[in-house]
Amino acid sequence: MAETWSAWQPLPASWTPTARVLRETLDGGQAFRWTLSADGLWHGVFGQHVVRLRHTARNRVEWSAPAALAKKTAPALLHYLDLDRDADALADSLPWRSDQHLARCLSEFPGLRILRQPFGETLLCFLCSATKQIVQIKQMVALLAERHGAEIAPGVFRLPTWTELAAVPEPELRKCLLGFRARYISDTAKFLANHPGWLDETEALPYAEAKARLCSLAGVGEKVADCVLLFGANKLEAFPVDVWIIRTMATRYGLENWSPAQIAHFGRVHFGPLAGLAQQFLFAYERAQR
DNA sequence: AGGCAGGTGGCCA
DNA sequence: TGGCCACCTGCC
Repeated sequence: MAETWSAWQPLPASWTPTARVLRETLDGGQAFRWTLSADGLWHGVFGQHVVRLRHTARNRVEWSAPAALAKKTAPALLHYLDLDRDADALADSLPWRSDQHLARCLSEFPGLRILRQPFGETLLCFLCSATKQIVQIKQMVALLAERHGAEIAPGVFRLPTWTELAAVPEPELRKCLLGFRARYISDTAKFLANHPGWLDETEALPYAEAKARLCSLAGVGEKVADCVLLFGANKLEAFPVDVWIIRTMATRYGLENWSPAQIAHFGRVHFGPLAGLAQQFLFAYERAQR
């Protein structure tokens, strides 16, 4: 039997991303569970939610969800996309007036947002990310959902919880194309199973303390911790330093041969308390140059 | 076809 | 601190 979807409903008119900015927000490396179908619709899963998004005239965005779930989806989606917040004002507070390159990045991707993903699944996704490209990370995460998560709509699977993952033998995890990352996930799952509440407490901590705790997990170093905090806990001061940012800082800011730690320090000082937001614009721009 | 890929951790000076 | 290397394996 065909699945029933809710009627299309508009997202707030305050967000009018171009198709390109919409793609960069959903599928630019923050999240790994959005796919663009042949008919131009974005299909996404986060937490227990299943959503379709469509880009319409005048850069409006509309959403639809399986009818049975749609009532809960509305507030969850607004939160996920952080649409209660004036992202333009946030971006405007970045030091673009004194940074020509940042100004260009902002103007290239107006409306680009930092998502508010569920903390635990952000951790899971970025544990998969080491030396992998977005397509491959998406593949691993999809397999984890299909094989170890749960079906929440016909043919749509949510990611496994950490409790569920703790029950999966590492060899089974490896079958999800995880490679050496399987051990990271397995060890982290066992630790979290033995420390109930640890993840929630970590999410609630201030940035520096939360980061220190995350870095104590297997497979979580500075970069992964910063991604988890930026995309999964809305800590906008987190400034993940990956190869793209190292490249950007070298070519656009003249920081040739700086270490990741030095770049992270420069980023915090130069971009300020919203350094992570700046990072996302720089990242999008650099990737677009390819 | 074979090297490379959004890192981390361990080991050595 | 700073540098080097193993760790897995599917994809461009």
